[in-house]
Amino acid sequence: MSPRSVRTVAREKPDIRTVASLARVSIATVSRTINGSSAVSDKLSKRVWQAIEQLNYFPNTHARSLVSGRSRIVGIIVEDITNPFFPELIASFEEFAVAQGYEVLVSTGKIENAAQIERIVRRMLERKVEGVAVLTFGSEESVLDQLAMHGIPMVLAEFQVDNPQVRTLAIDYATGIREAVEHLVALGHRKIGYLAGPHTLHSAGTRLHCFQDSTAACGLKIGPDWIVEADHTLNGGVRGMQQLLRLKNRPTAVVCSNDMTAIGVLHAAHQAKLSVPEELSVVGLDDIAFTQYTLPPLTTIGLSRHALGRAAFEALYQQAEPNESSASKPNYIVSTKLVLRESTAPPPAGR
Amino acid sequence: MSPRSVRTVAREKPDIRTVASLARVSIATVSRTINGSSAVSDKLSKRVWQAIEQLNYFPNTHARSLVSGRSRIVGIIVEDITNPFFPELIASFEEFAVAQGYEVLVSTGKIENAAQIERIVRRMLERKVEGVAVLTFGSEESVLDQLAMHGIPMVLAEFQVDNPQVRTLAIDYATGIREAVEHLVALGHRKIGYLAGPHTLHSAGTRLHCFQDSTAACGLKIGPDWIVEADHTLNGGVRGMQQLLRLKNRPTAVVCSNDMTAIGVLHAAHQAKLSVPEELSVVGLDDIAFTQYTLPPLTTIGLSRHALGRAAFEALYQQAEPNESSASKPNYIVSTKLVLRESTAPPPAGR
DNA sequence: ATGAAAGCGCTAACAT
DNA sequence: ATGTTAGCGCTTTCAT
Repeated sequence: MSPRSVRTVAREKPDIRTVASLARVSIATVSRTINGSSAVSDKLSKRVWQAIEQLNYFPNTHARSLVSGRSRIVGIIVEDITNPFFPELIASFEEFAVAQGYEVLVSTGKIENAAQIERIVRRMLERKVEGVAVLTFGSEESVLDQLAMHGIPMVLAEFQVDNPQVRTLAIDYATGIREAVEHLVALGHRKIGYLAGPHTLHSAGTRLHCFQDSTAACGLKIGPDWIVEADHTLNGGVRGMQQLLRLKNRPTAVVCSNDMTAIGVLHAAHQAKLSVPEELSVVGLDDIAFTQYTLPPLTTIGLSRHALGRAAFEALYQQAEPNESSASKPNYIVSTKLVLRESTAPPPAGR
Repeated sequence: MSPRSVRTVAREKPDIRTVASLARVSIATVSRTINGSSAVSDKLSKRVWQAIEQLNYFPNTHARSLVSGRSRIVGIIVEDITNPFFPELIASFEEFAVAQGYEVLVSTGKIENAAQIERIVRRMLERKVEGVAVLTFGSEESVLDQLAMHGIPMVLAEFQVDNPQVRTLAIDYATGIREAVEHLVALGHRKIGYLAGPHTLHSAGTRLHCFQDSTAACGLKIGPDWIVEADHTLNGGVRGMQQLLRLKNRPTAVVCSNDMTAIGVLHAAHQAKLSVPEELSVVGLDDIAFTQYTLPPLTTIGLSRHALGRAAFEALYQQAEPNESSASKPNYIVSTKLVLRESTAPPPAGR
């Protein structure tokens, strides 16, 4: 009653030997044709591919990984998949990884205590990832340290690390933020507030500095009260705006460290019966899909998740495939640019 | 200059043999202790665990999979990770999978042509997943067929398939939708519209039927014009509402097949200078995070992604681990319930 | 209860 | 250019 006794041989799951015997070659030749590792004559190669087709064969990745030491798996760590910024990023990363025959391991929980860090690192190590994109935009340095200790190549956003195994993805926030500030100034705004991200985030720091540089370059004086730290959440944006609203001399426009914050601002303005953009201009950052549908649609600084995901995978790929030409260590740059929608307008006249 | 000549043996990556010799047992005993497969004496077991700790050893999953035929990987297929419904679902699925020592493969692209289906199935097969959750809420029957052909256990939402390898997750839409309709009726609405999902989606069909049953049960007459098919996107909701707006005798309340559609309705109402909820009541379905922050916050029918993700993994787990008690085939049920927020109110008086 | 040994399906070093 | 063969690190008979 064994399967063999009932089914035809052809229905058994084919293995490299099945292919070899059907193509009348050795298993080594099959392996070589599949991997293109060393020249195989056209004649044999054709026979092998034919046999592969006919049998619907594909290699066992576990066997492959075991012997070659290469898993063809890359990891991506994000902190909160619920934040609409990340799904698009993951989708793009996955798209490019799969296109190159890689599989991706997604880790998405909060990273708070040692046990969680340990679990994430362990997952990556167990499955023998060939590289990890750490796109938390935070400062999970212990994750980095542990992964580095095990010699795993990594790619980070916006955080220079002095380690040849760590690639950095540079995001050119400066351009987009400058465009936003200049846009506001051109509209007539002189008093521009800023709702920052948490100071624990490197990227939030960079964004803030860009804002300060841009306003300074425009000759604007930004009172310290006008810069308040929020936390990149909607509620944080609401609270931050409420704080700004309490000021006697308050800004006529607000730039936010991310879109969620800006949507919170919209919300707070609505509660306070302040109409946007007539009485208050708002600019977000990231250009998440939702900003098109807020009321009013949000003017925001766009950062392409697609480009970022691609750059992240490519940086890893380049380290994993040493034969790929460039032995250099390029600094991948992702650009940003202002996306005009309807949340910005000239400041109220009577001020 | 080999690593061996420089580093101590202890720094080499430990092997099952390393553990065995440190614990002074055979590799078989190490394997047995780790897997709890067969009784190992306390004395040896303790020595083995000690060695494992000391060496920081963990098994090579690829070697394990190769020999055992078990990958401890499960797949999850969703159609659009950009739809905020799915990230939470994935996060929950992942959470439970990782807790049981499983890894998860996420496939997230659009599923449109044969080539894409082929690629998804191939990915799952190559990595030897032990089960796949197909949570597209669509009708990707070819994916199902192909996976079934290869004997992969599956779990689906809302789509009865006559195959013992396919588990179905029942979602009790009826309760939540009935609550929503009754809520609207209690508020005084008699004319209730419905913005359906695409007819190609099984779940959309179920949702629509529940709406029709509920309104009928309340003795309401729903004109055929009041039910329009949208597509579960924001823009679809906008267009659907615009269509309703053109009616001479139009509904005073609209129930939507999902939250995205409902947010589109909010948008269309705003454009038409119709205030919600004073002039129009709106109810969504899903309770995605964003509904708390729309203007006004959306009353919606909540469907727990956490419960759904958990049920999906559990259904798979149960099939993968035959030793786990229940040999039965339970129908996992995920409940729904009305979440009251601010988009519903009594209909305008003067109608 | 424990150990020895035979592979799992493949790649890569070594022959030819 | 092609074939032979030795493992990769583990689980699992089969002995004992």
